[in-house]
Amino acid sequence: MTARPGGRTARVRAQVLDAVRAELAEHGFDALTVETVAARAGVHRTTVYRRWGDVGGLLADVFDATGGDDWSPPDTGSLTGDLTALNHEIQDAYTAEPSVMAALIAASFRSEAAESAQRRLWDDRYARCEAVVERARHVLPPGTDARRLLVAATAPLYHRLVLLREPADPLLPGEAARAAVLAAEGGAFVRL
Amino acid sequence: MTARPGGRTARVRAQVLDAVRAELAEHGFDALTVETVAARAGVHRTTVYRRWGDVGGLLADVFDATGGDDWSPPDTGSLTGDLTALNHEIQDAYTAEPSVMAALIAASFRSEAAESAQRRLWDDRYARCEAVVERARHVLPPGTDARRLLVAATAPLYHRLVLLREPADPLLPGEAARAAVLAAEGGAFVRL
DNA sequence: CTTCTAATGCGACGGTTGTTGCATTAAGAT
DNA sequence: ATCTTAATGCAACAACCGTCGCATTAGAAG
Repeated sequence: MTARPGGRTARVRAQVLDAVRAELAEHGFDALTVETVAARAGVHRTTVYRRWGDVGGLLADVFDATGGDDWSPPDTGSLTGDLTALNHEIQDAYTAEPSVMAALIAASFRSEAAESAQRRLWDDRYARCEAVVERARHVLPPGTDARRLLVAATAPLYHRLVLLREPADPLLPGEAARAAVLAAEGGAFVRL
Repeated sequence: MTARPGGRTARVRAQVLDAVRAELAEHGFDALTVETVAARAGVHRTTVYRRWGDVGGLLADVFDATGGDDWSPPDTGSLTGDLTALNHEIQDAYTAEPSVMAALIAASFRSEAAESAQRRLWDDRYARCEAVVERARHVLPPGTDARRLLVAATAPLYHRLVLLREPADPLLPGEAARAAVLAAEGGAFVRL
């Protein structure tokens, strides 16, 4: 059997995911319902419910389809530079219109599918970013925990954008990066 | 007019807010609906819709009713100690069962009322916490931005608990606090 | 070209959500 | 005690959400 690309299944999926992106762009996450997505995709509600379950499932699939499998962390030549660039990427992804990322996070509080997709994403990203820390090991105290450093560098961005919902601050990416590096150099993330 | 405490209005409010807390404790946030709260409170649905609007409004009111007006940040004698203690408070509030705080955050993605309540709460808390930084000014570079330091110290906790949804880590409060203080001492939060 | 199977379309249904108009009640005011 | 007003109760309603059984169709296999 094995559905082939170009078959009806693949076509329907493309139509539906396009509809999700379009609805998100025009009316935002709050107005995103299975009903409207199905209508826009020219597909029956039931099909969407059967294949994606709920809005969170749709967003998760949009995210998967966007791939990102080829993503790699920035390489600017310095640890602080890399983390700053990474933070700018995060800020851009969140303040983009429409932001699939922001929608996915909002959905993750209602949908099991969205929550696990979000988890997978973050695990993947942090794992890849560990390379940034590895490149800079010679500058850091031995035993420095890469994940802790990465979280310290990026958490202030998420805190501002996702939780406080304040507008993007052009200085914050660099400041948070420098702060994390200073702390790391001081041995704050050494695991015993 | 001015409703008096003990009047019907106040009594209904108390019943409803108690019902919210009880439902939250027994069935969690996902199962929290206007319907079940009203039923438990022995009150008609319509009353709840008219006075609180939605679940987010209920949680916001629970939060307001809990007061917290008398809250003040910890004072342990050292900046790192204060921030560590603050982080432990945050972690406890989030991992408590039931956690009104966690529910309020989840609701803030669906409800206008919950979002603004959450904003007010955080503004208030960070404003009060600035005193912690003021007490330690003599240890910090001149021009250090209190709010930035506080965010750097606490953001890793929120990141782990709220976004990554990983279990509480007993070492994180202290580690995040030390990292933020190290960065501050290095001048990372000096505003030009 | 025919056959077989999984995906989709379709309509109907039960349950939930939130709203509205109107009657009723509680509680303060006179 | 009576009056007045705002809060609440009540029932009906429309809209929406998600599910189900069954018919239909696309597309791969022979």
